[in-house]
Amino acid sequence: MPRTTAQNEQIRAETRATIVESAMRLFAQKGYATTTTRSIATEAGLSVGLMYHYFDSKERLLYAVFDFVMARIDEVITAVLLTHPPGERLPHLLHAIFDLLTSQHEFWGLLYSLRTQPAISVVLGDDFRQRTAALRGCFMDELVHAGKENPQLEAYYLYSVVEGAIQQYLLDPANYPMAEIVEKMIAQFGGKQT
Amino acid sequence: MPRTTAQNEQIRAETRATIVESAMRLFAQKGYATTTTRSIATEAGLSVGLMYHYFDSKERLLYAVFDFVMARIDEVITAVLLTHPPGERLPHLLHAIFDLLTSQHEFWGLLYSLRTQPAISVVLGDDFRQRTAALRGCFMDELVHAGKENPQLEAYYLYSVVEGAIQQYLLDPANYPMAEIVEKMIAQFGGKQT
Amino acid sequence: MPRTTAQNEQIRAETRATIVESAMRLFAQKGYATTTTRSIATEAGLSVGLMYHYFDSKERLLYAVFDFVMARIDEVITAVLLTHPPGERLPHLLHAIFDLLTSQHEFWGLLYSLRTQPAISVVLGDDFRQRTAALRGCFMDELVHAGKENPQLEAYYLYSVVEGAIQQYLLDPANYPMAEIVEKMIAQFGGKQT
Amino acid sequence: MPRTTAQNEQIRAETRATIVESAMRLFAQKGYATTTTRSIATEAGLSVGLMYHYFDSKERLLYAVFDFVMARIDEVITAVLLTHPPGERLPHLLHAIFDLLTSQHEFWGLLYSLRTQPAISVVLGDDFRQRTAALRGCFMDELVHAGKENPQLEAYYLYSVVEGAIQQYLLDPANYPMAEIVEKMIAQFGGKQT
DNA sequence: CATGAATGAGTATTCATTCAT
DNA sequence: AATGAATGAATACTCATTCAT
Repeated sequence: MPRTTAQNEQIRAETRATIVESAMRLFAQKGYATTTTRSIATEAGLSVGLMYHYFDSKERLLYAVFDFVMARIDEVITAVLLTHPPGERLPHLLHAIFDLLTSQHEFWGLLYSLRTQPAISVVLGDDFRQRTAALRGCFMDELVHAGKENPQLEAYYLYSVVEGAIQQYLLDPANYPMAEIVEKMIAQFGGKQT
Repeated sequence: MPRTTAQNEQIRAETRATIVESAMRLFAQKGYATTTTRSIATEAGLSVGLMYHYFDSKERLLYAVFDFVMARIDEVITAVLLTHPPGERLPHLLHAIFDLLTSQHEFWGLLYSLRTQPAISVVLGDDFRQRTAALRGCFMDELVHAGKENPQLEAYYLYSVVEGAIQQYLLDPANYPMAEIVEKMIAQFGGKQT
Repeated sequence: MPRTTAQNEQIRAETRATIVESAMRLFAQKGYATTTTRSIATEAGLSVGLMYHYFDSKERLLYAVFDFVMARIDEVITAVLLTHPPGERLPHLLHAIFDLLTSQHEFWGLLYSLRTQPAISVVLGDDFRQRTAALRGCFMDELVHAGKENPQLEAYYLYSVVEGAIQQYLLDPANYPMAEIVEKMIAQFGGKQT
Repeated sequence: MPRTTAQNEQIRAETRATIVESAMRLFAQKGYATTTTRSIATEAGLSVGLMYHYFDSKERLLYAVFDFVMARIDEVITAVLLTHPPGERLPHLLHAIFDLLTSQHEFWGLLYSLRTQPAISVVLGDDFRQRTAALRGCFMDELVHAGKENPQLEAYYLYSVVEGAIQQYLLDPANYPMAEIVEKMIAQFGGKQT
């Protein structure tokens, strides 16, 4: 008996996910340029040919990986937005971000390695900028609620601390005092006043 | 008659410099992996063979580029340390760093692209960590002078802001409010008090 | 539908054989060092990439060629051992060897060019010595049967004549009196006495 | 004071000799194809440029090495011819050849590696054949004196034993019973009768 | 005579991608 | 949907040789 259309759809979706996850892992471990399509197929447990049925180039696969990672981050942030009212979100946002960071290194390392590769940032740069702006927007809303004087500038500043902390942590996870740094961020930006 | 040793030395030094600068420019523009050795030679205006006469592999050339960039940064920082007494250095250090950033984008972009490439960071990572620690040490000395309570943590924090600001600026130079951010850093960390 | 495993096996076996034979021909004609991988692929009528799909380096291919040639020689010798009882084998062994020589020059020329290349003999030398010893062993068994006084020394001597004759023949096939030399060998070593 | 013409001549001759000897050593150790001209110059203690003043190509240098080696062998053989009357030369010739072999491995190894390299034998083959014929001629004269029935065939045979012995010795110097083999040759061919 | 900087064609090898089955 | 054989352009690197000084 042939598979139903629905079954086929599901198989397709699962296979796509397997491929994307394998690619993500490898891109994060060895970088985009030095990861071969063959190794991705092997890691995903299927043939090169089949992989090309799902993604018709290495570049397309890169976009899929990027979307996958971004979706995960969005998810975490959205969860905070849904469960906490404006004005109380900042500490939760920060904790959510840094929990994701400490529990899933590769995730962020990948993001930064993509962003800083000129060849890649040419094509992904706009997307990065938009997503950065969106998250910074979340921060700003909170800073407005907190009654900061210049919330936009503060948001830029806060966002910089966050990014810098992520980078420093990735460079030296063993020594970076992440917990204290997060507390300090909250103390500086999460209070009700200037 | 052969050239004198001194003449050869000079030729060698000049050619080496030409190659390193060309490589730096290209690595910064297109990334290490996607830059071909041929393109470096062409950019430097010499033959592939000659390039290999000076650097016996693309990897060695990368290290030379890294050293070159680092030397430039050290230079700027050292200049500040020499011309300003402890306790007054922070504002000048920050200005020096961000002046270098705005005047020479590629410089820093290159450093970050190297640092975030897994294949490269494996071999350059220790060096990065040491240099990071050294600069953070400079910050801490100033924070001690400023009478901060927990200068080490503050130094980590400040260093994170700096790194984050650099990253954000590189992502979107046109919109990032660099000048104000720097002023804010100085206001937060450069004062004589907490 | 994909090919069956059996089909693939056959394709693989045939392609491998084609490559090995082309390589053998070229190595014999122009030497290992001066034969390019590209020329092997062209001679075999396939792409460079495919050749590397089957042999991951020129060196590996060399070993395969070596094994191929050796297998052919073993075959010829084994055939004699199977069809003739001890004590009567010497004349047949010698004829078999020199028939193979006159019918397939390149075969032996290749072996000698490999054996005398320092870079190659480093890695293939042991194999050569073992195979030499084995064949000399066959000779000795016959000399024992023939009642020779010092069969081991005689075997060394005979083996030397054989090798020297091969060499001389290869150097000047048109003039070397191979047939008479073989008869003389048989007269000297194949008789029932002395 | 400038050097006299004679002094210059001598310096030239010495430098040429140094280069040839270095080349010989390296060709013998690593093979012609895998020896670089640069390594020869370095081994000889002079610059690449200067080496090219003496030999205008790697191939010319090869010929010079070949001549050098051949001259050495000629020398040894001539010495025997001069000091021993026809009819008594065979034992001395054989001893001379095998003494040279055991005392100077590389010498002969080089010769065989050259002879068996197709690319090289194309150009050196005639010379090899002539020299082989000359030495075989010496053998034949002796065999005529010894009253052998078919001295030409015997000479071919003897020459084959000699060559085979050299090869076998080079393949496994530690185990080949050279001394006994030589004695056996002399016993077989050096006697006054058939 | 002497140096070593400079050249560039040539080499082994890799890898994204296609395609017959 | 599935396989892996097949392609060939591209890449890092080498090396005989030349040439300005």
